[in-house]
Amino acid sequence: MNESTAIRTTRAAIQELRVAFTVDCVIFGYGEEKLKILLVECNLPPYIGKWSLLGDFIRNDEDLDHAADRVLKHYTRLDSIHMEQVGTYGAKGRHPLGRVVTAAYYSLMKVKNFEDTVSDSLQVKWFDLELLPELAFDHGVILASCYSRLQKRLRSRPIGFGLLPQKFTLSQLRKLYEVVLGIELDKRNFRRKLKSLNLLIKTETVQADVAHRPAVLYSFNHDLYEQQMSEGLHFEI
Amino acid sequence: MNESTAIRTTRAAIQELRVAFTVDCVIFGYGEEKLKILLVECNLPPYIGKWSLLGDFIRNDEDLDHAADRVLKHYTRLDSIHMEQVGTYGAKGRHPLGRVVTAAYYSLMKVKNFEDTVSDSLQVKWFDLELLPELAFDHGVILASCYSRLQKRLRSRPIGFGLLPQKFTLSQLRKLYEVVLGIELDKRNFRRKLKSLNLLIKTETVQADVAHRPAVLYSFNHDLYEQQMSEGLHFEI
DNA sequence: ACAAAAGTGTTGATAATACACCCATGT
DNA sequence: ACATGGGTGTATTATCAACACTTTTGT
Repeated sequence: MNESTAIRTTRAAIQELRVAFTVDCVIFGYGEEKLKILLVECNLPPYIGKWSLLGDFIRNDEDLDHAADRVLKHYTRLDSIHMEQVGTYGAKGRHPLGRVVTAAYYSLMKVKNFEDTVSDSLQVKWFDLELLPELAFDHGVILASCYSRLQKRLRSRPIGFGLLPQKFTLSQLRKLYEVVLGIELDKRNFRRKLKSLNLLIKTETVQADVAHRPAVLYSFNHDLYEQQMSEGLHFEI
Repeated sequence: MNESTAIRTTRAAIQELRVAFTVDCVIFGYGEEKLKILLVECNLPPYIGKWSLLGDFIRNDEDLDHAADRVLKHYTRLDSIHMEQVGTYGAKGRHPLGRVVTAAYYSLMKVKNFEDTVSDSLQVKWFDLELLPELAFDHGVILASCYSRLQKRLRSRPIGFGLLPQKFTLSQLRKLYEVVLGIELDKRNFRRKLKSLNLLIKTETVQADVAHRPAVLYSFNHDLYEQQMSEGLHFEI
């Protein structure tokens, strides 16, 4: 195949072999010591009344990551939340109206960053991960792989610290890990591990108005973390 | 938005917001104690003379995984080689002839499974990973992330054993890990680790015609591995 | 005898686990 | 005083890293 043939056939393929392409966002939220997911009501047969991930078709001029950001912003008005691509799904029968390939993204935020109760007419709602409704399309599968990715990332990246108040207790942090990982963690061992990372700054303040011994508040040392990453150091919790 | 509006707008989007979609396959090969990559010569300006990953547009009726299998088969005649999806790339300027999104897959095989020297007119060729030519498109980036994935998988999945003869020595196995991971491994510690997994079967045979003490040959215990996986057991090397 | 790779054990450091009691506060 | 969660230490075990010599074969 010579050069001009290649250009012709490629150009033809780009014209003809096209697929509809969407991004679907799995938005995890942490609040009230529970892990939640943001879903939107589906109004497409045969999934009417079911719930689905936040998604949209990508525009002609935007990168995939940008599309994911746009989708999240459209539904929540939230900006600059980091989204990570997890996988791309293109099974033949996955969409009722034709061939649609989707790239799945996930992110993690505080539930109270987005209050579904005060949102406009969009049918978006937080669901407890434990009490999920039936999902449309193959979104159950997508959710499962994003959840698995989230659990891996929580252990190796500092994505948990942003889900708590800026100053937090070690028990709050441990509870967060327990909820997201779905396991129990030994109190003493967890404290030792976290302290050994040296990424927590012990503040001078303590909890107030609690009916027990007040806990010391810690904050996360972003600067040190960035520095350690740039030196190629990683942690594992 | 009511139901029929949803159907109409979705149908319209599927018609209009389409992108050309390809799969690109990063085929790693192990042979002569080196890690290699299978590349094809690119004949599309401005990348003429550069080399690229094995790719093609997906057909209207095939799953993504199937497209990856088809591409590999087209270039090598090889079938039923496991391919894993790594990521999807859709930056705006990544293809000279327009918007093309690609899903990247990788797999790993013996170099001698596919002899590029006896292939037909296709310009496909094994390259040492150490001696790569300049790659077309964003294939350098794609290759890098697939390589990183390969290294992770090698440590947690038995993808290395299929690259050696059915019966192999522990030194051959260690060399393979050293080459793919790009690090040196302590001989004694490696032997201990591998033996502790209990996934190797010590055969009655030894190396022949070597000018040194002949090594015992081992084979991989697929059945036990499958059983352990089904019980949720994992290994790490 | 020599070269060349196979094979083998120990030690010390570090990390993971399991586990129980006292402490500070509000009511 | 009591209920509540905060905070601490130790012993055991498992894992990892570092390291050097003897063995078996072909030449």
